[in-house]
Amino acid sequence: MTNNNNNNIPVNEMHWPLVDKADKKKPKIRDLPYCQGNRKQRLEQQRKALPIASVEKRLVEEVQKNDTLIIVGETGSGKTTQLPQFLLNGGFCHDGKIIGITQPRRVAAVTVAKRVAEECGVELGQKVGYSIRFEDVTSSSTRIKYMTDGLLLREALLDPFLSRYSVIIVDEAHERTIHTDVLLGLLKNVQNARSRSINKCLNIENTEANYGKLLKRENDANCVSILKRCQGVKFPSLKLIIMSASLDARGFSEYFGGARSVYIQGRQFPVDIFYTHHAEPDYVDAALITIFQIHLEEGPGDILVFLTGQEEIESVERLVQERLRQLPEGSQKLLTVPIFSSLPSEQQMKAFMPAPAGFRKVILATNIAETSVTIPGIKYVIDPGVVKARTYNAHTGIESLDIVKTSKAQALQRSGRAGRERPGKCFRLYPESEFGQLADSTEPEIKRCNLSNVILQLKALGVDDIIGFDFLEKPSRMAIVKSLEQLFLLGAITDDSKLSDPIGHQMARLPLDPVYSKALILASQFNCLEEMLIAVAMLSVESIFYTPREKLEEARTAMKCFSSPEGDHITLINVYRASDEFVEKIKQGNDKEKTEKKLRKWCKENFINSRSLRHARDIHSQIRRHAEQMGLCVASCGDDMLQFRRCLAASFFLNAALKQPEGTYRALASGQSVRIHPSSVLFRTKPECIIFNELVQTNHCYIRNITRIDFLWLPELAPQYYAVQN
DNA sequence: ACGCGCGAG
Repeated sequence: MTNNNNNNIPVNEMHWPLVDKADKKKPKIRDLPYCQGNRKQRLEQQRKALPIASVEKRLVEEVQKNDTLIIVGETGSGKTTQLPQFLLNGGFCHDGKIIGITQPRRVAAVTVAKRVAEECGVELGQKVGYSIRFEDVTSSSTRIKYMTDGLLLREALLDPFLSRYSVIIVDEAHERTIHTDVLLGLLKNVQNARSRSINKCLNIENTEANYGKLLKRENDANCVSILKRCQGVKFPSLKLIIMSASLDARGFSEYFGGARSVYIQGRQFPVDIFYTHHAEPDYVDAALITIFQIHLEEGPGDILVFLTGQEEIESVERLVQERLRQLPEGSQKLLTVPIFSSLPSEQQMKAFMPAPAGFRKVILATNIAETSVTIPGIKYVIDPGVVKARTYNAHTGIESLDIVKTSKAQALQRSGRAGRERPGKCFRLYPESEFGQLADSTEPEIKRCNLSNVILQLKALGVDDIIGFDFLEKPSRMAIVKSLEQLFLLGAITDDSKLSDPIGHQMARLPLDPVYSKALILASQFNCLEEMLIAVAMLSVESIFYTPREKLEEARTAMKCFSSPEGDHITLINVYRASDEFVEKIKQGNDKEKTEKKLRKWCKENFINSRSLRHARDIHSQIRRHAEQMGLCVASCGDDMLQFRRCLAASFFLNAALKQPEGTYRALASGQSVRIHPSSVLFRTKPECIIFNELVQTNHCYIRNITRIDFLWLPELAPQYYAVQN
């Protein structure tokens, strides 16, 4: 292995650095403030020691001078917790305005808000609060509000000028999630509109009256383009701050018309990077060798290995244990801990527990450990340089998960996981020359997925020309056209590409994939909305059934109790109803917490993923509320499941498939040959005609979540699509 | 006879 410390991707010139990079000293653990006294004093000491603390005044001045500011802040700079407090103290919340900070993940919004509330010495939900789906911990006195980026997008549907906010900070913008990208485009529009409104309208006294008018329009579902109608209304300008951890701020700066960018140093310990001499033909084997090399030759400290998926993690776990048995007894103190998102939470927790005395912990993780969770105690990172990534083919409409090479930025993020608490080492299982050939950053999500949902939301915000919309990076024309076509076939947009009334507006209001929103609207006409609300909630979460490898047969038997000969949709409804009956039965005599605990036990006995079921139950109550507010008729079809299946056919007609003589299926819309996924209850029965909800490409093209229908229902219930073809 | 990286509303 060769050692090379030069692990930085090229640094672009900033307009000026707030703290000169050359002055940057890497602090050691003993440099951290010695903490004494009560918790409040400790917090204050920690705050003052953050790199950002010394530039508070200059940062506030920058925000005053510039409407848009790009802040490049390295890990550990304290930007996420401190900047909002600086701005609050700097007077940015006068007349009740709010500072909003968006995060790509719910857990980050919650934990950061808790921390800041504590630092401010206030109760969470008062001056400092957070808002995420299903949980709004804010009040009329909230001035600093942390939230998910997706939630702010939803908020914009109700308040298109985001009039309650004086400042919006988009954090972790370098991650380029689809929500961040859409939000940036929207914020750019809102900022322009708000500063235009100032120039147009000098009559400041009118503000409150106009705001009242706007609020009245919130409930007006027929309002086609609030943004357009409200032009001329006076709003104070909107300050926009884009925070990114990637060193290249140029893209953001150019997008916002040459916005000023500043740099804040971080606090990260140095990480030595090692590369292999030659390309490794088998990265799993190379990872195994490296694990043992570290274990036998390096000092204490835990190891984090990045792998691509559950199956790979489980096989590496077995291989480590196998090789461990061949070592002399004194060297066997190595503990393997897997972590990936579908692992039940109590097992995920094991990755955070310290290893028993004398043991070294080796964590086998997917890229959940890259950003979503931070595991303490990591000193060594093993990075094979690959990741499982979603790709979307706009021509076929097929999504697949492929193992691809990481980007440079991703490799840097992974190695950084070794330097959180002290200097660390990162072993990249490829030669240094290969690093140079990696893409600088990962392709933004907006270029890798189906855009129907995003387009529906933009249309609801009054953006009619999607192809002409000013995206930070434009998705392909084909991807846009494909999604427009899908929205048209669902009746969400008219043939001149405007949001349809009322269907399109109703669909945009529901926090669901457009096909599922359409299914709810149709279900109210078919008198089976009760059933469809459950089906759609269950389809919106992944992996309801949990099948551990060692208890495969038991899990199969458990699933049979719920299965319906008609297909997976009714099976999912059966699971939901069984859980509901169980909750109703135990609710008396148990408090909420105890009920939850007993439900989790029930899930375990029935091989159901309790986190997924909990999520589905939350979604169900939310969309039920929406449906009622929209005036949809929430009725049940009772035992008449024929009615429900007809409604499925009417909703998911674009995903119909017919059996072929060989036993495979032909998807009617694309003509593609597909197979029923073995996890479907219809895997053996193979009915003549089916509808499905998911098409996944692995070794074959598999369809999942399937229900049997009658072929003749298609021209009857979806004549707009099938009458012409047949 | 399969196996799904991570997120969000």
